[in-house]
Amino acid sequence: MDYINQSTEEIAQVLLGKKLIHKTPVHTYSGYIVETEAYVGIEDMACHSYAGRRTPRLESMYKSGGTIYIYTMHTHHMLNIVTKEEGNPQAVLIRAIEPFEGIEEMEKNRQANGVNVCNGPGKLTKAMEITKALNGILINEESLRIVDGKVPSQIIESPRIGIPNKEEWTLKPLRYYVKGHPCVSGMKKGEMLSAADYWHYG
DNA sequence: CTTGAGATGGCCT
DNA sequence: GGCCATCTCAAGC
Repeated sequence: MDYINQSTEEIAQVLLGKKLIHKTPVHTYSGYIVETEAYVGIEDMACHSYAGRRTPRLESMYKSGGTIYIYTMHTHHMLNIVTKEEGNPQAVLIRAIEPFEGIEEMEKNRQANGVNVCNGPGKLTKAMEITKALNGILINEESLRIVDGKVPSQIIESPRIGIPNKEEWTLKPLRYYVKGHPCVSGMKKGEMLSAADYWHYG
């Protein structure tokens, strides 16, 4: 997986269907990525690094593509993968996964069942016990990995979630998700498809 | 099932 | 002191 020589928008789409794995000393958690958002750097008014802003919290974003960037928001941890070369602060936010391994433990961590376990950025990090301890290290180097998984039948683009008052950036279609997948945040019942229809080859 | 308001805490100015 | 890349729950349809 190349996190440098593709645009952040391309990487956000390629990540859909990939398998996210987190191993703790006690448990192994994994799931397939079903929803992402691209944050494209210093021109992007919704991006933390907009206008070249650089603070200790953002330092990971300025590292090389493939670095893990985690920050907290209202007590929730947000998982991002940095893209592009060092010094070019762009990233992809992982917003939702389809749980695969460690499902019982995830349900216990979240005190929820079914699609409600991982259908939001703060939910999946809590379910998988992902914390800021991973901030700044490279993906696939330690306990957090991303490997090949499934292939979406169809990818839908939409505006990003929770980005008001950012002029044209509010409506830019930089959010991507697997069409009809029930684990996508805010998915309505009427838009859901069956597994054979949202993953290629079932 | 869908919608909206309120609760959160860390980070920046 | 203000600003959020959110979540949950209660009320309405």
